[in-house]
Amino acid sequence: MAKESTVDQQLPKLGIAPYLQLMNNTMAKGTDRKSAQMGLLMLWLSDNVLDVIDEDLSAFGITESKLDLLLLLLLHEERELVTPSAIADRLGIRRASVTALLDWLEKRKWIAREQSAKDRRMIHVRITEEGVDLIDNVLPTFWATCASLLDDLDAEERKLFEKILVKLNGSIEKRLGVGR
Amino acid sequence: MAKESTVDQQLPKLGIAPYLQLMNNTMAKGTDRKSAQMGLLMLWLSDNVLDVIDEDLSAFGITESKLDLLLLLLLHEERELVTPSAIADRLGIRRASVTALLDWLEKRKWIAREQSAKDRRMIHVRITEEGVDLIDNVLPTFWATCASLLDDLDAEERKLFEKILVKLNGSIEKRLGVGR
DNA sequence: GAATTTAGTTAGATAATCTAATTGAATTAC
DNA sequence: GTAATTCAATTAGATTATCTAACTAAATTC
Repeated sequence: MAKESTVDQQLPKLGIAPYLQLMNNTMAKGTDRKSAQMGLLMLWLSDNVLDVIDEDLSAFGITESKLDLLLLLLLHEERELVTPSAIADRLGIRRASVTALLDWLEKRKWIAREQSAKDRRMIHVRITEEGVDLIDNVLPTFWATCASLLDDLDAEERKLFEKILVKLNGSIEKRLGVGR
Repeated sequence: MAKESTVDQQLPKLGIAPYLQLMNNTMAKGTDRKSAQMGLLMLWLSDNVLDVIDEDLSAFGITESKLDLLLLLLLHEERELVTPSAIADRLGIRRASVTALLDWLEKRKWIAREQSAKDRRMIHVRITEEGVDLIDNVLPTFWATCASLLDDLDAEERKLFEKILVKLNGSIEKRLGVGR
């Protein structure tokens, strides 16, 4: 039966062991084995975290980066001049990329562009009422999904993890020169 | 001066506080506040981890997903029949997407395709010597970059974090039905 | 007032994914 | 033992998120 031969040729899950084996053969002298191992796990976990969040958001027809931008606009709503340049700067992407994101969000009426009166080269970007409605719709499940990432940790572990998480995120933000 | 007005319109980094504020207003009843907060931090950290790794790998002209595929092939090198279908299954993507990845890797001579003699619909995919060379080149820095993610943690924190990391990755893999 | 700088967009590219259709080979069902 | 079906891989065509380079219009500098 073809179905079974398909199962037959399935690639077995090897687990982390062969990766560690490979690591021992390919690691530079100065690298700490345990740290590299944990870093690899962090990378895998990170991939998986993004997948979980993507999956959650896809039900709302939006992606993480776009939600991110909408939240940015919401949290800077009172600022009178939020420009594509400032957004690009903040998100660490090019202005041209911001133009594309804004085109997409504008088409769905979740943001609006208005030309600045002071300097007519500049554009003020703001979230619309519909955009706020979307966010109000998305966030309850979004927070629940975020929380669910920690479901398997007990109270003690959560407490320990919190400190570590803040530290790790702080140092990586410094390293990349980013931050929200 | 224009330069200064650009600085002027820069969006300030707000930190996590306004996100938590927003969370309080938009969270569903049953969601645990602290967990949601930590989940959000995990998401941010995950984004940053992928950025760090991407940056590291870009020096070698390869991306995480392609390295991932090459490692998969390396670790299954002795298997006589590694097909695009099996790869797709394992990576959780479509066969068509695997075709595209393989085209790219084959063009650079890092993998080779050979038709199966037994079933001529099937293709055996293997990593080439050049592919192994690439990996040997990439891995030393790759491991160092992985390890560097934990640079700021002290010995005690690392020990605690390891247990948590294994647990978190285990549960998220189960949830997504993936794994290596 | 001419040259330069700046903001935003457009054009065109690449990567990583998808779905739907196609091709060729193997299997199944009369 | 052929006809219909299934299966593996690819192709065609689309989307999202990014990039660089070129362009346009406005503001600033000299």
